Amino acid sequence: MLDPKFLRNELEDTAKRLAARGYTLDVAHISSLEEKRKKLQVETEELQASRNAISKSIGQAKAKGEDIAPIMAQVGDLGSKLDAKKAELAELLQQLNMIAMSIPNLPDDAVPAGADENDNVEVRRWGTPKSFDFEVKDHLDLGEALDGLDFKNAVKITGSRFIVMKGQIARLNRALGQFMLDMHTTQHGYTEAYVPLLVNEDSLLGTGQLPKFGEDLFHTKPATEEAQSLSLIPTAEVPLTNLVRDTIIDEADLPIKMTALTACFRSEAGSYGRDTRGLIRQHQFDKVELVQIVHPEQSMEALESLTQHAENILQALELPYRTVVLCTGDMGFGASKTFDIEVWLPAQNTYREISSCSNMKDFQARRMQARFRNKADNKPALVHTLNGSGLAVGRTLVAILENYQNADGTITVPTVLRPYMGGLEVIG
RNA sequence: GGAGAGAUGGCAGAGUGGUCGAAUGCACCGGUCUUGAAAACCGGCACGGGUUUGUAGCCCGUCUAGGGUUCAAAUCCCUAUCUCUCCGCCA
Repeated sequence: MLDPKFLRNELEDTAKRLAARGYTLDVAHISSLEEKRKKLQVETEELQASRNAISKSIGQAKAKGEDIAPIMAQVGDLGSKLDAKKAELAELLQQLNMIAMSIPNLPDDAVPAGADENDNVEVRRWGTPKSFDFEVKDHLDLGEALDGLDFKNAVKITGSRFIVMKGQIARLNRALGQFMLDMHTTQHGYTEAYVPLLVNEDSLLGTGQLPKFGEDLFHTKPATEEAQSLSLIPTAEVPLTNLVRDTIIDEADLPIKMTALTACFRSEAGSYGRDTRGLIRQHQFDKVELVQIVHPEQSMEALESLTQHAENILQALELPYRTVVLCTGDMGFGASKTFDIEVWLPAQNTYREISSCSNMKDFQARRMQARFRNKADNKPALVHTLNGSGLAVGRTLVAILENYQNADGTITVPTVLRPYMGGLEVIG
């Protein structure tokens, strides 16, 4: 959520900055609601003030043993007038809040302007794509031939866009998650967390999945009418970031760096034609998530280091990649600046997204009321939050199958993963 | 699943329906003392919002959340959520 002051005092300027990311702010509508709000709120508070004054004088008169009948007469229909104003104001505030919660974050000034992914800017490249002296296969053919990827049974058990993994491929998937977690906890200073995969509505509002993107999630159907519906997490960013919701953190405890390996669930609504084959776009996949809660002055540096942490995994796995900075038009809802890391996939002869690292600044913190006590004035101030994939395990598996394939269809196990595979050097 | 108890400021913890936004302690901030620190002593210290040029003043709201009773609710009533204790069941 943006600072409400932006909508009150800097509406035009805010609209201009949002236009850069392709979002049109309804300035006329908001300013007319704001005007009404201001008037109504003042009126309501004035009524409350006079009611409070009368009630207080009743108390004082009673304490002195005076007759309160004349004061009671003053009360009149104050109560019903007040109730009406209050209801009207509450409805207006609800409307304004809904609008505020649906406005995306402002892009950072350093973010390149652009309309879509074609305007993203490559910032660096690492590694050289290997040249193969045989015809490369894609990860589906490789995985199915090794009896490691079983799409048919996944469809039978659940439906499309789910996977059953077996044997050494299943083990490789597990090894990848373990390896990533170990690297982030032992070398990058993150604390491992085990978190719920089902979260409540407040958490989803906090990180920005709600109110706008409910259709991207899987929701549980509550057993009773009154019970609240829980939703499956689309990323561990949700539970990890919400750890600091409604808390005031000691400044000395910043930065907080958390990581978790979880399954992630996405309904992929509206992407029916895309990446239908293979593991690239699944309803369920494993991901190691990195989250940092930092002092506002440090968030841009933190974004650089968090992105580097994700890149370090690819370097350790010796997978070629490139890093791009997303343009204003391609960024996610809550992000002010995002780096995407794209891994080389030989079968597609292109780089594909494997990690997305974002600085959300105070956008989530304001929704979550996540604050720290500022040493400077001893007052609570909003923290900045960052998150990134470190990495998406399923897509890393794809990258390994394709980049480490041999002419005979076997897969060489990357050196750093061998300890996690019982010393196995080749899957075949 | 059954029975009971509870939820108050950063934390702990008082609070007869009427100057209660809330005692007290800890933590924190400033000061005195000290070569420095500690201790002791003095002072300050909840959060959000409105109005405003204003981090000044004034006003409003907030004692888990949402309803209700009342001129007036932390305090009374209802509902939800969560926590704790006991019983049952269970990986």
